[in-house]
Amino acid sequence: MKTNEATTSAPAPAPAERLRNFGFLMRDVSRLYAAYFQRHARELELTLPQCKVLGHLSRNEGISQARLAELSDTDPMTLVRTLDRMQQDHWIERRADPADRRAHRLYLREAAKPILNRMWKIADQCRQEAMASLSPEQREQLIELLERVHGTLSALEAK
Amino acid sequence: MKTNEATTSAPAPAPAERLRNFGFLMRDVSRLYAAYFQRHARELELTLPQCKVLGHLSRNEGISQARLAELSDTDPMTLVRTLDRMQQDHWIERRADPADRRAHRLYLREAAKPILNRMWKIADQCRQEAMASLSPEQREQLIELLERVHGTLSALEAK
DNA sequence: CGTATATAATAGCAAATGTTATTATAACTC
DNA sequence: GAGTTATAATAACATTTGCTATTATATACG
Repeated sequence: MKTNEATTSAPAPAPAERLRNFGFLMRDVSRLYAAYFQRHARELELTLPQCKVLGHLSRNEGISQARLAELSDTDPMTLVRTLDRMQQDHWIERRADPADRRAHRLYLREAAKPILNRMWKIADQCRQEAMASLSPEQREQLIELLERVHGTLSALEAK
Repeated sequence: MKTNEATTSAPAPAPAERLRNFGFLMRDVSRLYAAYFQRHARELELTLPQCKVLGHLSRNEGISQARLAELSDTDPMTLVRTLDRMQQDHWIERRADPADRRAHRLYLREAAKPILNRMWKIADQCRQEAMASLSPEQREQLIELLERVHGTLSALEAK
């Protein structure tokens, strides 16, 4: 393993290296994609975690924070802070749960609803740009494969 | 522990939703994978960014910080701090560049070399476990597709 | 040459995130 | 039904990361 290829700007990766960089590759794509989305979502005045919350909430109004944390795969404490901010910015509200005095039920406020459309529009566009070089079948494949890996990792995490 | 249960009020993910969640999916997989790796890498006493540095450095000893930042797709300021820590822990050293008095050249210290093998071993194992449900062709495909998206996003970022 | 601009590394502060502990309430057990 | 254990939400603190200068040196230009 002493191949020295200080050629130009991009090192030509050996097959073994390519495999080994899988984790870093995932991480880089994820980071780049998030950055690209945020660049376009700046006008919304929403961070990425806030968008995630909004998305889940729009399909599950009235859920508890604990359930939202589950759905969105977010640490409950992190979620508290995201929600604090969103409440303060009048995107959402917390109502007391009549059946469980510990819990809150989460609702979108009216102001959030028009934003949702714009958010999805931006998301759709970013995704299409990021996947511009993939055929429709390949896009489907990529998602499918990622979902499989996600499932495996979720199971491993639980142990 | 979250995706496919649709226990109570969660509707089955419509095809459009699946697409739309691409970004979040990427992010989740990346986070889960990183967490899984770190869990196994704890014995190395290395963080993930440190592992990344080590990997790149092992194939490119003598490069500058700026170049390493490029290679590893890391913010230069973030890299400084990672390197500070690694220097202090005796994994690497910074030597003055004789040709450019602003720059440092980075080298692994002897102590780091045996660690590298263990690191790759852990990485290989984690990757195999994460991809356990994929065929060899699918693994290759996944990497290929991610690389394509990475390329596209890198180009978009530059603009 | 000497001045303008770019680059390598870093400092210092603000924002985000992870970690552990705390409080209130619910659910379970004997 | 009294005491233990589990859960929802949060607070307080530590760590990490991102952002905006700052300094020293190198390169480009006229």
